[in-house]
Amino acid sequence: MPTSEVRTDAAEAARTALVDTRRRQLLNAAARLLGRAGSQSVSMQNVADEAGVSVGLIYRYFANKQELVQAVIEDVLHEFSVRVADPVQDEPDPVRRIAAAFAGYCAVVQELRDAAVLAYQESKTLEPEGRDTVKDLEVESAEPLIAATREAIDAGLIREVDPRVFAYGFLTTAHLWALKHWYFSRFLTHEQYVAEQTALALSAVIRPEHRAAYPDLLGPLA
Amino acid sequence: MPTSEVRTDAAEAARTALVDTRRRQLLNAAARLLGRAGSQSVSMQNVADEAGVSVGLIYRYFANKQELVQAVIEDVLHEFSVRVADPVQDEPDPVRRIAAAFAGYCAVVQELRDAAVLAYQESKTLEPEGRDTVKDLEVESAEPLIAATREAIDAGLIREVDPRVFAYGFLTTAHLWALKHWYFSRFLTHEQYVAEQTALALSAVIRPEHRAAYPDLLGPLA
Amino acid sequence: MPTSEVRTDAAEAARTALVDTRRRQLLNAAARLLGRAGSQSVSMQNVADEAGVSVGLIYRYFANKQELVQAVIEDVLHEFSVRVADPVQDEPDPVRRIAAAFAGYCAVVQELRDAAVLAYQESKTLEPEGRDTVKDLEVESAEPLIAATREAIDAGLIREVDPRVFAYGFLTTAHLWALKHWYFSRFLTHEQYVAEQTALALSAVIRPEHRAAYPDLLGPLA
Amino acid sequence: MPTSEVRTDAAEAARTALVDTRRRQLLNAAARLLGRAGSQSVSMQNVADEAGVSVGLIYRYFANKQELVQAVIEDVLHEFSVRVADPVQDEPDPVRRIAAAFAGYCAVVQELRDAAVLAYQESKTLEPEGRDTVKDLEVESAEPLIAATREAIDAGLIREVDPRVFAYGFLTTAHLWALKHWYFSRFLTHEQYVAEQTALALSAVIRPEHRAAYPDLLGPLA
DNA sequence: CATGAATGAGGTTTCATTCAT
DNA sequence: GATGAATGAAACCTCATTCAT
Repeated sequence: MPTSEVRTDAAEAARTALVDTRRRQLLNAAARLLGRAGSQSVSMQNVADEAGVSVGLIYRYFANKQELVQAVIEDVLHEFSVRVADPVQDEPDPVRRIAAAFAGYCAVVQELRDAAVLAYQESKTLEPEGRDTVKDLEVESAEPLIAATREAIDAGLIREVDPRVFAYGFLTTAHLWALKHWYFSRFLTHEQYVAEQTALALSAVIRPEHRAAYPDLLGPLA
Repeated sequence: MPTSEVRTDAAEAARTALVDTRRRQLLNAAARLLGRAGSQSVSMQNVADEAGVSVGLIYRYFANKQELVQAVIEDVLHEFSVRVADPVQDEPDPVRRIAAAFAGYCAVVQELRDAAVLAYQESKTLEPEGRDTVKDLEVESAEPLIAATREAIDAGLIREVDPRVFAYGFLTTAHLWALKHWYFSRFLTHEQYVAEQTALALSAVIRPEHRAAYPDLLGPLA
Repeated sequence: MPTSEVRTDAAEAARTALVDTRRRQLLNAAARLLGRAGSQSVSMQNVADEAGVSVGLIYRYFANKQELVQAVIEDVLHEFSVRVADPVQDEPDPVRRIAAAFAGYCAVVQELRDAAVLAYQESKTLEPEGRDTVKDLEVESAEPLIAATREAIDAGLIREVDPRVFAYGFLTTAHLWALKHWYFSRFLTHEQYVAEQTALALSAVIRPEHRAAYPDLLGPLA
Repeated sequence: MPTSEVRTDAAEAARTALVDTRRRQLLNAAARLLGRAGSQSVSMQNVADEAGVSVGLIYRYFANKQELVQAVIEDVLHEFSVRVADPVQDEPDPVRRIAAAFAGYCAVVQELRDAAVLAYQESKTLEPEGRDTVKDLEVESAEPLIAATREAIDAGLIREVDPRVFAYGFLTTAHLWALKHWYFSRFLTHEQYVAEQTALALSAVIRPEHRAAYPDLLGPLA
């Protein structure tokens, strides 16, 4: 009787889908709270309310609060990894790849706004084990930018800087918008901010003989 | 009877001194805890134990926990202001003033390590009012660097960047060490890190015709 | 149409059989859990898992947890009643009937070990009504031993003790093994324990002139 | 200035006294609850209410619920040890020492009624470590009775039984009153119960030639 | 001024019970 | 009949805050 089997499979699939939906619903609710008022405000009751479910239900999807917070952070970092790696694929010029990676990072920061930064700061509160996972994910998300930088150096397009120092410092300026947009937004839009930081960072490293090739990226610093 | 007055004055002075001593003792204890075990560990009982006093006593010097945390943060930010403004005084060259301000900032970050990061993360948990004070202090602590940048632009030493974007971004790389020293310390000492970031930031803005004047600051990027 | 009736009867019978099977399956699962990990471990979820069914299903067979626990206890006590009454049937000598009843009781204790102890401890948690049922079952399970004692007295084989005090005290020593086997098993097997307690209890009551008839029961006390 | 020292000492003493008072107050409240409605009813809130203090205060005296329950049990067992050892001191005749120890045990059971039994049954719920401590205390409390039994054997007053089996079984009949007084009190007072059990137990072991020496203990079985 | 015992609201977690499928 | 996702009351525990001494 295939009907029975099919029905079972369908039920199985439905269950899996539900589990995913619920997890996402809860992660989003938690991220929203983190962004809105900081980690202090993330009580299980608040998460439940924000997600529109009961407290008890959270524990069917996350063993405890620790695990929920950890999952939120990993979720955000995963988003970074994907969104940075993606636009980098199609770009043949390593320098433009650097700019594209940074732009991708900035876009996620802008989109997830406070949640991104806070989830990321929250890592201090995790258990050592979870902290290590987060660190790995973080290093991983910086990889595309580091790789592009390395290739740009090898191609003789930019000076011989430490790719890791350059890339990490650059990425931090992406976070900076989220952290201090109360300040920058007084006199800059996010687009202007991204352009200025891109110009600054690239201006620091592009060799004089190649500056002319990137007037769009260097802007007034060209 | 002047004696009485004198005695009163002396008593008054003694009281003021005691208040200051106590406040400092408590702020230091709290900062020590933050640095040692993260913001989670800052309970009033823990602060009292660390300071060697009773819980009740804290409430004679701070109205509540909120105010104590606020004071710790302001204390750290004040330290930044002082330590950045100080070395800048004696330096006539605006470019070197930029480097000196950054170095001052980095020194405080290194010295207060976790307290700096945490004070700065914790700001989300403050009341709106206190948050504004913190923002003001933060802007204030960046002032010397912004001013030096503006003067370097005016003197035609560096390109026409937005001084606030440049300065803030630069200062963020100082914090970056505290946030990610688990990563950078794998391959850099703090001194090397400061030198690399200084070289990167200045290299971005110094006009080609003045690069030769700062081989010590630009290092391999000169 | 008798077919219909027959079919209905058959269905009825099948339903009844299923109900019994399910109840037994659940009672056994609960008893197994009690024995394995103590009363703390008996949650409805655990019972369901142990029985290989869903939580919801339990509620089709027991109105609530209370009733399930009550049923487990009654089940164990019923086992006692049966197993004590059984060996007593065939034994013509009242003194040997006493020994046989005790041995039966001890055998159940040994077999159900923790379940026996726990069922009996748990009675405090029952509703007054349920507690009364349990008490009745308990008194009932002691009946054969009390009766045998009374007959032994009437036959002049043992002294004039209160049969209820003697019988109950004797039965308690059966439980004692379950409660304290961590102690007794250091120096006795269960068989030796049963023999020693039998000898002690009978030695207390058998009249001097009949002691010689029971060397096997009195052992070294003969 | 001795005054200061004295005052400090006095304060110290007062604090110690308070700690003891509080612990006792809480232990008594918990024991009362245990006795009244079983371990299920012992919630920290209930204990606090019963003791007339707040929940939080309990945690200044006991690290967690586990520790409180453990302390209650140890407290009761300690009471047993003391009360059994005490009357045994003055009695020169080993047989009478046995009776005295049993009477002491019965008196504690009667006094602490349900709490005694339940605290003692509750040991199943403890952590392995705590359970071992309880076992040690339990064995210890049986020691005086075991010792007296051993001496009675050596003096040729009673038969050669295993003192541990005899003593433990005998003590269990003391508990039996608490466990089943709903049954026994239908036809016996506690005094009669103690007398009957004493007579039964001693009758089992006293050698025929010495029975005449203890008409008061053997009663109708003499 | 200084102490620390005491409070109780609030946070995390568990689990008996219900009900849509 | 059977399932298990969902609920929410209640348990344990923490900690900012107060107040008698």
